Amino acid sequence: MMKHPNLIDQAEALVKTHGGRATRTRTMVLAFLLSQHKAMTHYQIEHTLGEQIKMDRVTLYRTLEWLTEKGLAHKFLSNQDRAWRFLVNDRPAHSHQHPHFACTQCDKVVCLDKIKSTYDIPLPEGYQMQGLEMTVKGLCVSCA
Amino acid sequence: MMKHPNLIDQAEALVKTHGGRATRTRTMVLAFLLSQHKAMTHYQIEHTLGEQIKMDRVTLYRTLEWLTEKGLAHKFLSNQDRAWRFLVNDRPAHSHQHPHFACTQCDKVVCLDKIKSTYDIPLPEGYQMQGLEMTVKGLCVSCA
DNA sequence: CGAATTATTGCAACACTATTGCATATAGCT
DNA sequence: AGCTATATGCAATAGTGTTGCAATAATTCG
Repeated sequence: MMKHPNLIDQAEALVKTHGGRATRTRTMVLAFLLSQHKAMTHYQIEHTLGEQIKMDRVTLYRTLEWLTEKGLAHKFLSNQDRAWRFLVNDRPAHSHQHPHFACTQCDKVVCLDKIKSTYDIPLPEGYQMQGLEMTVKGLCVSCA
Repeated sequence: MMKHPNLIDQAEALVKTHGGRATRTRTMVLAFLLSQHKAMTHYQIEHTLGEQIKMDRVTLYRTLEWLTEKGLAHKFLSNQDRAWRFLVNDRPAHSHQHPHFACTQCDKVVCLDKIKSTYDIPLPEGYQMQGLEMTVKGLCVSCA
């Protein structure tokens, strides 16, 4: 979990092409997020990645904020706790309007592909829809 | 906004039929939620209702927790801030599985009716769906 | 009604997550 | 190698919610 040097190179390149300095924390956090296929909280990142490299709490907060600003990751709140969860934006121009899947057993959160079908959402008279947030709850393949 | 004595009577009755003591804070908070047609945060309740009756912060937290436990209200997190929002359960046996609408202009949140149609949600192999959380973003009738 | 019982409250302290200010360090440039 | 803007580290602070416990008050019972 972080032993792929290619991920680190990839992360460093991504940081630079987004106008940032490829510092160790920034590069390693992005590489770590790239290596994960689930949403991670600040706490989780601090305690797993933090075993390998020393990081300041605040720097990690700012790093995650930076990644989000630059569109390299996105964040959201689950209804479980009140901690932001961060997911790397794999696909180019990752849509901010896509559903998430949250495992009720292991709390893993992953992105789902955009849904094609249209929805029959009955809005009150005069309301206008701009977007949709959606989280599917259930069991992931490991917990099913 | 809180001048309907019938709402207070209704709230008091609801509290009692749910096995609780009809204390002033509990009755007034429930009556207040009943008078609102939108989700309210602890902060909002404390500062609006708090102008009329004195309330302890913690008591309000516990009151909201109690209302939620008893099924008189439900709570959720929006992706805006990290504060729980509370909505009274108007309809009997109000489903916990229903969409919300959040106005991007005035931050008002209301419940939407359950959606009838089925969804074409492509889950990864082996994943099992248990439920669905959904928030429609847009403009409410006052802001459109 | 008045005392007994037990649910609620109020206060103080604490916990968790996140943010701000500012001096110091460092990446990238020339 | 030196410059300079960017990024970091530390300390302090903020926002939201929780816990422990003694004091209070809503019901119940005699």
